[in-house]
Amino acid sequence: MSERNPDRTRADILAAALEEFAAVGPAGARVDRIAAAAGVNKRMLYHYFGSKDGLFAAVCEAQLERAELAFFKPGVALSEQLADAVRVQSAAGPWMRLLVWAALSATPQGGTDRAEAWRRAIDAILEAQTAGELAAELDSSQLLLALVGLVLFPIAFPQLTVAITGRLPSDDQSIVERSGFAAALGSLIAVNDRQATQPKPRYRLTPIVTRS
Amino acid sequence: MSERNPDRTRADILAAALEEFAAVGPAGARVDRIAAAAGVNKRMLYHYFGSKDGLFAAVCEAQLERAELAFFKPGVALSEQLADAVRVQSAAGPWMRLLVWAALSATPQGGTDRAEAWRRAIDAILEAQTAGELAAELDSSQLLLALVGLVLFPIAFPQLTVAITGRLPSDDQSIVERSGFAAALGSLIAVNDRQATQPKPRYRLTPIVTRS
DNA sequence: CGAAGGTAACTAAACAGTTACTCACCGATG
DNA sequence: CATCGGTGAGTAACTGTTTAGTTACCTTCG
Repeated sequence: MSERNPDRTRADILAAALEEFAAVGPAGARVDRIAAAAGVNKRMLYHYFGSKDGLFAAVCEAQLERAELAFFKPGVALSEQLADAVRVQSAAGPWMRLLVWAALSATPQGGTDRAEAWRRAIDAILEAQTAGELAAELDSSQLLLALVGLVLFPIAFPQLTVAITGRLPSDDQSIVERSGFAAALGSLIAVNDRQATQPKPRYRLTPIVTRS
Repeated sequence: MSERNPDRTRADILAAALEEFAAVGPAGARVDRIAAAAGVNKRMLYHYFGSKDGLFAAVCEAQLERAELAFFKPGVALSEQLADAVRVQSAAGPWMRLLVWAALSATPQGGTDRAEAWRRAIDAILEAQTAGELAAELDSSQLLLALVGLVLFPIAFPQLTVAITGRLPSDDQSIVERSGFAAALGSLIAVNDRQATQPKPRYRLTPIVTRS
């Protein structure tokens, strides 16, 4: 019991804090509860992270580190990417809830450094659009926002997802359904999907000529 | 000052509580702060609502009451409905944040009674699909979930919206952009949009015949 | 006059953060 | 090569404040 292990202690605190923060948010989280769950003296928590807010920031940092969104690399079929994204994000555990708490708790920093990643994703979409692979009349940044929402919204709002679809987003069947739907929608948006991995019926966009 | 007015007092408390809860959530909210903002003695708050949780429930109830989502009535073009929904929800003030807090705070009741409204919306979509107005290969409940997400996601995650699009979702320009995008996407999903209200180029979905 | 509306001051618990201490490790010094 | 001392890891008990919820007491209307 009296073994010393700074790294282990730190990791234990972070793990317990992740659970606590994801479950009840920074305001609802109790420092004593985190310390107890980590099997660590509360003082250690302040030793390593300074304060409750510092701990929350550290947890967010650590989660953002390992949660590479990797949205929309060029050269891969959109429907495939979307289906993958649904699967990956659904399996990512409590980090999504953490992002929601962070978004609500209005920490102005942290979002800025990720802007570069989004910038790249938008560029990839623009590229695909000029190459004629994606519906060109859709605004590229709006499209990215919508696609991110498509993937994350059900995970962020499990209750709403249950109310509408009858299943929790963590449910295996729900993941199958959602990734399938995401792929189908991707096929609608992709004008000329590169790889026909989906056996679903696929469509092309043709202008409607209306008589005035 | 010493005028008596129970209804007024109740309303004042609810209004102040809405602000507070929307801003910092149920855990972060301070009863004293709500009472002070309402210009009311804290005791009155307990008189009318019993407890902090009771007050939160009452606020949510009241907001859900007046926030009729009215998603997807049959007979109106999808693109129009979506654009409207974006405008309405964006103008709806703090209620969306409240919904997010409520979703995170895992109050199992409250979601159940709204299930009927979602049921109707899904039926409307199904109807439109069998009538050949909406892409039939998309699962109806998944489609509803996605469309709700399309409207609400940017509002629920303002920071993310800023990072991707450069604008806050409450920004007038952002509302214009998002409603325009929603309409365009609606046109993609609607096989045969009824009313051509959008001056944007519009498209029909035609199957791609692939040579095997 | 009595029930509902309203007030001020109080309380018991919970909470973030601290104090004051011990213990183990490790490199430097005699 | 022992031992000394400093530093970082760890503990238990405490503190000052904040907070949800209460008590005991007025006031006004029907």
